Parts: sequence; structure tokens; C-alpha cells
Amino acid sequence: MKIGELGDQCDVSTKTIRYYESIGLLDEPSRTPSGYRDYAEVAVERLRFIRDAQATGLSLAEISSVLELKGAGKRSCAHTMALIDSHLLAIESQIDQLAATRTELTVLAKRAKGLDPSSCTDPNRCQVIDEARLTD
Amino acid sequence: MKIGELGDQCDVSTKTIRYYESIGLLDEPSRTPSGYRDYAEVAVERLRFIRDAQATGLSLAEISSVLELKGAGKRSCAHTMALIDSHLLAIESQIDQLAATRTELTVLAKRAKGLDPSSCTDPNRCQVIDEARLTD
DNA sequence: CTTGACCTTCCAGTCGGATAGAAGGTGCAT
DNA sequence: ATGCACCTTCTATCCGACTGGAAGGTCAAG
Repeated sequence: MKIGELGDQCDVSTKTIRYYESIGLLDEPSRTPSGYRDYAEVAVERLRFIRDAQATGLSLAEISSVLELKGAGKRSCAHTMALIDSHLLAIESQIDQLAATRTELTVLAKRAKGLDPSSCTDPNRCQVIDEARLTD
Repeated sequence: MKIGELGDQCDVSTKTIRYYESIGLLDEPSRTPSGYRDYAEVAVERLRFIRDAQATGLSLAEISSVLELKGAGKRSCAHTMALIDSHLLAIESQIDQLAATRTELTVLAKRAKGLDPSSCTDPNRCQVIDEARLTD
């Protein structure tokens, strides 16, 4: 299978596939006599796995670590689960952060609607932003 | 006022101040005879404004656009408010996205706890991740 | 035989917001 | 006069995950 076919099957660009190979995420495939990459079926599985893992929020480096453990014959369930748990924590704290920002911005937007634009003349400031400082 | 003092007053590194100048966010200050940057008081105000605006989630490019409008003598309240409103929308969609991911990961983590690691042998896959695909 | 789609390698650039370091000049206190 | 903190410019680097482009080789169809 050539790189373009692999890409089509997994919905990944050829550039990306070569990039994954360059960072060691995909093994170097065998080559045709003319030098084209020639992938085995199993590459589809592996590449799809990478995209699936990415969809759960794992970074390429983390995916690498899972695959390396797998490659070494280890059962990496615990490792993968630990990664997922730590992602859960990270996501929760991101949500908290964003929710706090949202609250601030909502307050700010409401207050800004009551401001008079003609009273805003300082070229280095903006009264809407100044209002924001009051909430800190 | 020298760059270090300005930085101390606004809690910004000298590196960052020079960087802001380089991208046109801060005007070039006058110089002492020996070439040191010599800031007027107003720079404190402007730099603090930049940090305040950043704290509300505006990018440096967006802050630039607000300051340019101000510099052109325009009352930029409407512009700033539009920026803030669009940030609110962006933040809300980010929160939604993260919440959806969190739900998926939570389900995944729960299901993964019931898996048997010894049944996970394919070197190109990880059953925990495979479980994730079922939820899509 | 030529066209065009595919493939190859390699190098550079993107996004944002800085930070690091080198090599050298300045200002002030001891 | 010497030490030290501060300043200057310049270039390079970081994070992650690619993407773009140039210059050239290969293959199948018409």
C-alpha cells in the first residue's frame, strides 16, 4: 500500500504520515524497488489508533509512550489509564478556569453596555477594559 | 524612567517590554544620551492596560487593534465590546467542547477499569483506546 | 511520447507569546 | 578602579502538530 492510500484510508495527509514517521511514531515501512513507501495492512490499524488516541486528548508524545510499552510487550492498560486520568484532571481545571473567565467577561459586558462612549478619551486606555480591572 | 523600573511597576520583564515594542504594541520611547530607553509616566498606564486587556483574554493582536483605534481618536467602546462578546462565545464553545471530552473520558475510564490487561496483546493497539472508539 | 498524478527528500515556515544567551556599553557606589 | 546591576542589540529557541514549497523521480493511461 502506498502512502496516499494509507492516508486516504485513515483520513490523514501524506505529509502528516511522513511527519509521524520522522518523530518515530510510525515505523519505517519497507520500500518498493523505486523507493516508494510500501505499507502493510497493519499500518492502517496503527495509524487509526494514533488518531483515535489523539481524539481522546493524548499528545503524540503520550501516544508514543503507550505504543512503546506495547511494543516492548508490556500490558500498558495501567499506563494508558493513568494518562487518561491525568487528562481528566487537566480538563477539569481548564473548564474551571474558563468558567471563571466567562463569569468575569459576562459581568464586564453587562457593565460596558451602560458606559458612555463620549466619556472615553484617553488614547492609552479604554474604559471598557478599565471596568474590568475593578473586578480583580 | 528606565525599562527595568517600568517593568517592575507593571510586573513585566524587560524582555517582554522590548518584545511588545518590536511588535508595535508599545511606542518607541525617547532615549537617554547613552541610548537607554527613557519612558514617560504614561507608558505605565499603557503597559498596565495591555496586561489588563490580556487578562480578559484578548490576544496581543486584538489589543493592538483597540489601541490603534484609540490612537486614531475613535471611541472604541463598540469595538472592544464586540471583541469581548466574541470571546464570550469562543469561551462558551471551548467549555462545551471540554465538557464533552470530559464525559467521554469519564465513561472510558470507568469502562477501562473492567478490562483484563492480559487480554490486551496486539502491539499496535491498546484496548483502553479501542474502547474509546465505541463511544464515537 | 507525453501528460499528470503520484512519489521522493530536504529545508523552511506557521501560530502566539514570549524567553535565553552572547557580546558589549553605562552608571553608580565603595 | 573595580565591581555589579543595569542597559543595548542581535540571533536563536521553545511549545505542538503540522504544512508548504522546491526540485526531482516513477508509473500508468491515452
